[in-house]
Amino acid sequence: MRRTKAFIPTTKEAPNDASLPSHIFLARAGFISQVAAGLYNYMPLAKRVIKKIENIINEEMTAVGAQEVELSFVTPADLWAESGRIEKFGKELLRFKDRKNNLFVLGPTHEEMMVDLVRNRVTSYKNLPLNLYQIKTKFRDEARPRFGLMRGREFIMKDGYSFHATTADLDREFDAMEAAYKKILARLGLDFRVVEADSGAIGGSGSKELMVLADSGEDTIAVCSKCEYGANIEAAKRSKRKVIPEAPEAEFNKFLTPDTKTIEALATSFNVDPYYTVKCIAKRVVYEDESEIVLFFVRGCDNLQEVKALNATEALDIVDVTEEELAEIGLIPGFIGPLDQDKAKHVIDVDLKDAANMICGANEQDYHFIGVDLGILSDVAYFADIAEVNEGDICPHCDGELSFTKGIEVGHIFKLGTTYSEALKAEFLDENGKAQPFIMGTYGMGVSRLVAAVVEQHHDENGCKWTKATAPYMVNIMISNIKDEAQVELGEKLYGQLQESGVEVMLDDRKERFGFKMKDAELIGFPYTVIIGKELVNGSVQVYDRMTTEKLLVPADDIYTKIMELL
RNA sequence: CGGGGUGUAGCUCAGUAUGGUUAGAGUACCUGGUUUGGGACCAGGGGGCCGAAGGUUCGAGUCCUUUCACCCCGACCA
Repeated sequence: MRRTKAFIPTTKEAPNDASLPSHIFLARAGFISQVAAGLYNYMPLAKRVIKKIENIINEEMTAVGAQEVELSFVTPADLWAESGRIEKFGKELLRFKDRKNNLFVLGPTHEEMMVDLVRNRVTSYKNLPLNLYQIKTKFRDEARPRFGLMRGREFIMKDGYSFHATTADLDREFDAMEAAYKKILARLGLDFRVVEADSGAIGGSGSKELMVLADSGEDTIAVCSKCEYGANIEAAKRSKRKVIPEAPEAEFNKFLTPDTKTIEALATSFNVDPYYTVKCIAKRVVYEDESEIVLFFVRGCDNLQEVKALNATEALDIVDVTEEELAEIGLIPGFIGPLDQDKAKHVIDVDLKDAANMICGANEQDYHFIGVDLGILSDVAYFADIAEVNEGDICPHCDGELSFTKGIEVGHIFKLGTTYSEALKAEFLDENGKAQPFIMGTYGMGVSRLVAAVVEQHHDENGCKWTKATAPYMVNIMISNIKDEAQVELGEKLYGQLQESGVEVMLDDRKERFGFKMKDAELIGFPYTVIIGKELVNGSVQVYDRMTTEKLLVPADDIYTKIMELL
């Protein structure tokens, strides 16, 4: 492609609404343009990157036996009613009616559609397993789209669905998909981590997220310093502490503790480690038809992890409660303790089971209990893992320490089980001629988000640094002075040679100055830029490596060979 | 969905407190010339329903009302 003919509108300044590097550079370098909140046009460069990612996904999916399909983007609302997700998704579903007044939904994900496609067509265990996928635009009317391609309302996703006769077979496929996804991300040149995730409201028995490591990631993940363990903080587990602070010695007693409403104040006034205090977080948990106040207890040194809390209560939502609401049931914030089980529902963190020498609220204004042995609750109370892991906590699988890092969720694989096949009555006949719901898995990968993730992980202050697998063009030939015939001649020759060799090459033949074209090359982020300029009089050209930002001096006669080597 | 902010040229923004010739700059774009190793310079030029609708006024980018859009923080997010 000749730069003079290419539609690549680069700009010196970023749109004022962009904050993330990927957003700024993709906009400035002429990859994307915003249409409305969370809606973007892909210009030629972006389209090329997307195709490359899609090709790699297609190759790896084919390699593991998945088959590509393409389902209608417009989906009948009836299907969403059948699965019950028309309520669950709520306003995220963009709904509209056709001329016959039928209600439709723009597909945000396609479990229902895929199950509908397969049910009554695959009816025997002999035809299982089956793995179907598509790469397609999705639409979710998100409350707050942001960060450019990272969280758009319209986005491109690879979504795959597998159908099995047994859970063992699902487990096998799940592992195969994890391996395939890892291969895809490795081929794209990304530094990533597979982490355990919350399987949450969707249900199912397991889920993993593929996280591209980048400071700007929206997710916090806990990773082990020694082993492969990694988990989204929403699902991260830990071992019992190995180093335990010295326990305070005290008989069970009630103590006057005026104005001691925080863990910090409590720990200070008794001179104990917060480890020996009990923190109460009162929340209102919301169910489908009702809601109630639930008291969550964790150690003073821990915090409540709301997603875990949600799972422990099997609630739809958790919201804050006011002091007035607590007062109505006789609870005083700052002095709430777990010993009265009758005032409200309790959920106590597993780390508090059998905890001794504890200090906790006495459920009485200005009083705390000391020397509490929570062992007395071990048979009557409800314990669950509800605490958020802290940096420095012990890995659940080895003796390494957990540390936090930020990740961009680019893939999510799920063992769905029979949630959708039961809801949509999608069944097959097993060996005994008995009808069974399909056991399903679902595997998503955010293609447009990957475009952003590559830039988030690979950029500098001057622009994008595409990996070899994702670059829109591998080589940019920059003719420094278009009026210099020797430079033009060599540029044209190399351009022709590379094109013949099938290299994706851009020829910057614009009548611009060196600095302008160089800045542009860095902004767009071609892996290699051949600079044909002032060194040519000495018989040399330079190769600028975008990833390392080093310039390599190469004899002009060897440049074609050198480039072919580098690729 | 709560809280905050911003809408003026393709882009980045002045101008709005205190209404008053023909609405500005930089950049980008077009023409000509000079320049040619890090987003050059000179000269000329095209480009605006000042987000939209209503109102106040002799007069509105500026004041009032309504509304729409976009951004940020939070809640939410297979």
